Amino acid sequence: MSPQESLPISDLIPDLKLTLQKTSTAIVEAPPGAGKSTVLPLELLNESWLEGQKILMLQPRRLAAKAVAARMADLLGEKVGQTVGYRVRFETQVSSVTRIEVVTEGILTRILQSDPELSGIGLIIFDEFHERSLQADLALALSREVQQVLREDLKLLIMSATLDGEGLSRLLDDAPVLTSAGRSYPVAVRYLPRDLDGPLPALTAGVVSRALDEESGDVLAFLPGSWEIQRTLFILQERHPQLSLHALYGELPQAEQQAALLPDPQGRRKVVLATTIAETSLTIEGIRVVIDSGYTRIPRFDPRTGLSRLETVRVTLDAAIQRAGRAGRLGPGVCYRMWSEVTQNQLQASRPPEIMEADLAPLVLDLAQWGVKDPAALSWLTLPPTAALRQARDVLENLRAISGGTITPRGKSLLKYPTHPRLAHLLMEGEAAGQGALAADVAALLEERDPLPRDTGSDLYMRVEALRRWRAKQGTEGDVAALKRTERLAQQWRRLLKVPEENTRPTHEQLGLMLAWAYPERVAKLREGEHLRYRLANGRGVRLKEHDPLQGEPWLAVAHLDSGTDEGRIFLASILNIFELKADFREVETVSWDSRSGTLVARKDTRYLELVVESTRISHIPEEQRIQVLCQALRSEGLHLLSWNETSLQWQARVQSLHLWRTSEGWPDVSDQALLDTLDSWLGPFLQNVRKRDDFQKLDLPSILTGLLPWDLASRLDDLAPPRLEVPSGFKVQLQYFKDGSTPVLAVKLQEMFGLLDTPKVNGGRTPVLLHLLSPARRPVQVTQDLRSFWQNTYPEVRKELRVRYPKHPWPEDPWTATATRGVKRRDP
DNA sequence: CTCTCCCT
Repeated sequence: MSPQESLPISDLIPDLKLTLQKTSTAIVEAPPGAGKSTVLPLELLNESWLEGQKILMLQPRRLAAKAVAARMADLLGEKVGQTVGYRVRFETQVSSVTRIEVVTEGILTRILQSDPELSGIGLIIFDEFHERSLQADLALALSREVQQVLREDLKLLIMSATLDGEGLSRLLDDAPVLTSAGRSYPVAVRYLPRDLDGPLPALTAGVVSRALDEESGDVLAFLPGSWEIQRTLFILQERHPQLSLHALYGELPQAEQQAALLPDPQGRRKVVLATTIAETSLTIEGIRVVIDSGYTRIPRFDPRTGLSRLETVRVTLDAAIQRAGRAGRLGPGVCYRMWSEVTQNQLQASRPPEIMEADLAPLVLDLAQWGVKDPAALSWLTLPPTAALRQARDVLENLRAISGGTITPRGKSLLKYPTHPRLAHLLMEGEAAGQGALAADVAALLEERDPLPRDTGSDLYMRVEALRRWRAKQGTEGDVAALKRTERLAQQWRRLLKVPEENTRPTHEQLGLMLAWAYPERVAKLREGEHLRYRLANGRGVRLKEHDPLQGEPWLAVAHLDSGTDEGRIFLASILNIFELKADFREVETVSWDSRSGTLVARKDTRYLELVVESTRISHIPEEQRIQVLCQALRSEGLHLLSWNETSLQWQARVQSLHLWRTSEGWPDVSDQALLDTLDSWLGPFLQNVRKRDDFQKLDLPSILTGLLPWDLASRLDDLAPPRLEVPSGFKVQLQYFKDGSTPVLAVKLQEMFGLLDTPKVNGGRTPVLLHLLSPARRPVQVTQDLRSFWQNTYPEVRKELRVRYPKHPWPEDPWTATATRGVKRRDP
């Protein structure tokens, strides 16, 4: 029996009918090709529990939604729009007798928002749920709440192709799982003995050649992106000129995509190099051999910047299975996996659900409309991550769509435009400004693929011009398929806004303003002295590619950019007249320290978010602010701006030592850090006349520091931590204190200490100083804290050596009774 | 080497 004649899903139908009669939520697990999408809805249509209500079936793709509806209608011998209809954005085929509506995922959210009771709907089927799209996750969360709160009779059926029905069931309060077999043919998998290393195109081309040699039939190879596809194509063209070779990826013009899907008209052997587009979205006729390079490109949304960037990563296990399955649609097939069995065992099971990695601004706006401030109030399969939620709220607050987490009237209006809130904002503002036709063109261009080749530069103006010239039949620049798609979308926006098409030339400034409506935080200002580098209104750095036509423009409104590690790159932008955004300007007076000139600068800035539009110098500076800024300058440049000398440094070390030694007496902490932390209070009052760096040096630091000590402590300072000590020679010798409280050092010539028995002490007699005993030439002879022991044990040895080297100096055998001296031997009288 | 793939 051929697979086309049997539908494995049929075996499961009686069971499913019974299950849905008893429970409100069920899971059907069936691999692709089981026939579930068309057979199940029709089978369930006349169940008594449905009470004549409608079935909604969700599909992740528009194309699939229409195709599934068409197949079902066909099975009933009807046209689409009778019993079976569909709804996708801007396109509806339903009538008053329609019982099954196939809808794309975003549509369900809209239906729920407009009628939370889902009147007249008895069952919602989530098809391809294993894809875990953001929209499907949201729709399920909302539907479950409806089921729990408003509609206990509402049934949910989740259909999934993957193996983890059990996990899904746990998350859905142990909903029953029904499993069906697929109808695909076996695919033999061949692994490499070990992982290869090197550029992917050359490796893939090698495996393609090998497969052509070993196997018969057409070949489909999966590569991460268009660059690798083009490189591989180039290599294979040289090597196999007789083959029918095709690339297949989303950006390719329609005709080339079609050629890749159909069998070669001349009957040649076909090799198709494709991206993930061939995993689920497009099916290629007659493939028997699949080659999986093992890599795929995915977007990573960075919540810090609100931007996403593409990364090339290893395929996940479920994608690898899906890819291999593409070889078994017509008969037994073969799949070459370009990795080893060791790597196979380390593959991740599946990609994280989209909700983990996506821009959540649309979701947050939908939740706000639903009346939910905190997403945790709903039950999710995967809770949306907090960093992305925060970023989404920022964006929506910027668009004034929410305020304090609650939806505003403006936010409610945005939801009337079926698109991302940013583009909705553009359309709404454009409409209000009487520029609806242009807003429609710009919104369409922003959403569709770029019609111009990538070396055109980043100016949006050229895209608008290309679209309008093509529409007015005045010329064709760029990809016609992309222009067609864009125009179709623009037309739908015009219909919604009720405006006629316009083909005149817009001004650059109009375009800039429109982009700023959609991306207010991506207004960019050229950096001083640069022609490619800009700063965004949110503070990030971005740059144009070399030779971009927009280079040197003082202001840009940026639409698309990537989040590079350091500087993002601008892909699409427009010239902007920043004064068009006057309503959002703020005036800010700033006093700052210019560390280059070492002066105080006061300015009045006109700002747009973080960017300075205009800046004028002002002369008057409020005293309090000036002192604050001076203190900040000291913090950033350091205490050395002040006129520290030996005396003040030693004062600091002495007081700090006492602070550390005598903790109970209230000696203040005068470490550098503590001084910096308390600048405003101890130094502030002395800064009246400071305007520039040199003025700091003129301050009388020693007397300012003295003010830090309360009177009673000040009077004890010289006693407890004397700056100098008198030694037996009669001289006063400087003591060296340390900020970390280590033992103060008395560096003194050995001979000046004759006659002294014990080590001198400071700190009220508690701390013997550390003696650095010096030779007559001031070379260190000994370091000790115990003078008595030195005289007894070490001095005799030292003496022997020193009397030879310094014979003119006295080296008495008995240092205790000798007279201390600084000079040479006194001549005997 | 910007450009995987979708969706209201």
